Amino acid sequence: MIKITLPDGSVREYAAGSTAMDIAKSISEGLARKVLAANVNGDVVDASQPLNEDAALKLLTWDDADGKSTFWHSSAHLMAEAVQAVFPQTKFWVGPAVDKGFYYDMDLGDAKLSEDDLLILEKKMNEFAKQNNAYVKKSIPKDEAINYFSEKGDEYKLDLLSNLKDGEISFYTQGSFTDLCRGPHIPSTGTIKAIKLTSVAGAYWKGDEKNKQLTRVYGITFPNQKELDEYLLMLEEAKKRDHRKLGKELSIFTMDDDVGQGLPLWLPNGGIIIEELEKLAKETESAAGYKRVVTPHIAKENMYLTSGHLPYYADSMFPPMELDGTKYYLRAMNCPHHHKIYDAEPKSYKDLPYRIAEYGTCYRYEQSGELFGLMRVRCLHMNDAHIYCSKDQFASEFRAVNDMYLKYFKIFGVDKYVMRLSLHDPAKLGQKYINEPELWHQTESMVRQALIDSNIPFIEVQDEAAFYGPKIDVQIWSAIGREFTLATNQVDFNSGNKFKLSYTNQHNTSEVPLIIHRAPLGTHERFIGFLLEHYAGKFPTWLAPLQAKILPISDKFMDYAQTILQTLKNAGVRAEIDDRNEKIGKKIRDTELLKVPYMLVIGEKEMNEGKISIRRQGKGDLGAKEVGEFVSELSKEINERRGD
RNA sequence: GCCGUUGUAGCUCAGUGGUAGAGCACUUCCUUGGUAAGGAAGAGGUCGUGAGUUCAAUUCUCAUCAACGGCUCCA
Repeated sequence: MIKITLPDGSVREYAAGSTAMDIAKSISEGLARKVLAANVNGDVVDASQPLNEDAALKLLTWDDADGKSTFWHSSAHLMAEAVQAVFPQTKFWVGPAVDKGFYYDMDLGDAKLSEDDLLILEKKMNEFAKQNNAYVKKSIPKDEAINYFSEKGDEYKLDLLSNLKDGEISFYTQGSFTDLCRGPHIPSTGTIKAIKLTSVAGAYWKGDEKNKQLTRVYGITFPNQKELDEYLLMLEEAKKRDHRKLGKELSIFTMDDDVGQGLPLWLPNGGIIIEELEKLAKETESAAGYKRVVTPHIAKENMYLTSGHLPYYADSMFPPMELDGTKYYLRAMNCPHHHKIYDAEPKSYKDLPYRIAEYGTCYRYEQSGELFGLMRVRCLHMNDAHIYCSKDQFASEFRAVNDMYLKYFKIFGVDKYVMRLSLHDPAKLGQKYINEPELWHQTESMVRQALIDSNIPFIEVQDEAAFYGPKIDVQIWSAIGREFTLATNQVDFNSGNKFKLSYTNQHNTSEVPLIIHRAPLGTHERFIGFLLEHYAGKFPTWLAPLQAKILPISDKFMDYAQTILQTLKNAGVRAEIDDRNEKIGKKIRDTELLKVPYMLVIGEKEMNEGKISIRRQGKGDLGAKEVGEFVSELSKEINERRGD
């Protein structure tokens, strides 16, 4: 007998060789029907795998993340079975579960897959799912597996096999499809009740753009139709919050073919948001001891050779303009210009920390396929600043920067974020990273310690650093689940030397400052794109392009509307009158759809009493108020940058 | 840059081998209406761009540009 410990802590005895499925059945038939896989001592395994020793067991169902991913991985096999049936010559690479669903990468030979084929494949999958075929595992010696795939002429699976050791190779078969697979899988195909193949895409073999491109089909499956319907509805809802759609509806920005790809034009409404953000940044940075500078958008080639950007990043920069034998580049970053400002006048330790800030305009030649709305563009405005400090000052400066991030997150109600400490990869020293192993080690420890000291939760990732030093990337998720690096905080132990920057210390000797690059509000482009999705277009009043709209019941009240407008304008409120010849219901509807925070309805009653009727966007009628009282409350809400 | 999809009025979208439609928006008129769409009339398009096939192309073919879904990339 073996002892099985269940998640509630209870211990039950079973015959050696019992499977997780046996144990589920002993608890209840209903549970057994829901079991997709099992977690045994922390490993996810087939529910049909015999247990021969005492173990901690968790039965995995659709409600568990591991249960879902097993379900989706098995669905990928089901899809492969369908592809094999329709395109028999197909060679398969890998088919993992992803965050929402699964994909399979395949080489279809000369065949092309269109979106119409997805419907055919879905139909086949449904057919095979109904057969309720079991996923059967078979372990195989390595040479036998090699023979099998050599005969099939399947170079992809042979490549996978080359990285596997004898004894860890298994095949899974369901219906007529057999695949090299580590597993685990769900018991049988019958639990896959609702299937949607979402898209067909190209994907480089092994993720390397030098390799052949395989065909990738994405899909998602559910154990019932209702959840699929809900998922599809959720996708529809997400589309409504897409910053590209909202940006158009709310007249925030536009793109124009004659201007160029990835070059957004900010419309007046976008201009207002930009001004408000810059006002916030300037106030915050001024209070934190930053000084503002202004620098040109171009510079000579030589500066980027000094900085080291050119050899590393020439591909991401616009090609140079050549004048009188000198090459000028549009800048892709502001750092070198700022270093030159530091260097313009001699510095003493008394001048440090030297903090200079600028909303710097940069141009990056992102590949056309990488462009994405406001999130990836070719012209960007960065909330940039550089801090030049001594080693002793580093920790407190770095912490102050992180505190600034947190302050901003509070204002914008960002509660889901991860600070990602991005480290170098020692294997790529001299190629992707400056070859200074000792300095990497030192600065990485300094940054890690600064994070620990300020109690900020963070994760560490290898091979994500900037070429000149480690960095902290702030990952955030928009309301519709998109993840991006919003902001960055980087240490630079390299540029100081490259630009021969120095200061005179207390002992009258020269030292090279450390440099912190930081951009808490990222770029206007990405940040406003994020805010559009975050607020679903319903900006807090302080950021809203139009803060209040005066809606007269009829044009008999236009004079009164004008006096209200003047009062609001005098108080610095962005307000307009809806003077169209429309009924109040229509005016309200249109203003609601434009997501204007306040609608001020005025008619005979209001005019006689010197009041306004207030309607808050999304919240309906709030009743009437004295004009003065409303304006002072509104001003307060705006000045405090209140969230809601 | 690569694979796939798409491109018709300001917006959302129908449609056709015989040079085009709807709703909303816009303009004018009627209406002066109390918290999410009052009525009428009008104006607006080289059917992304270029070439080919055809008596005839917005429609078919090719090229090109752009957008979208991915891959790669993201200082």
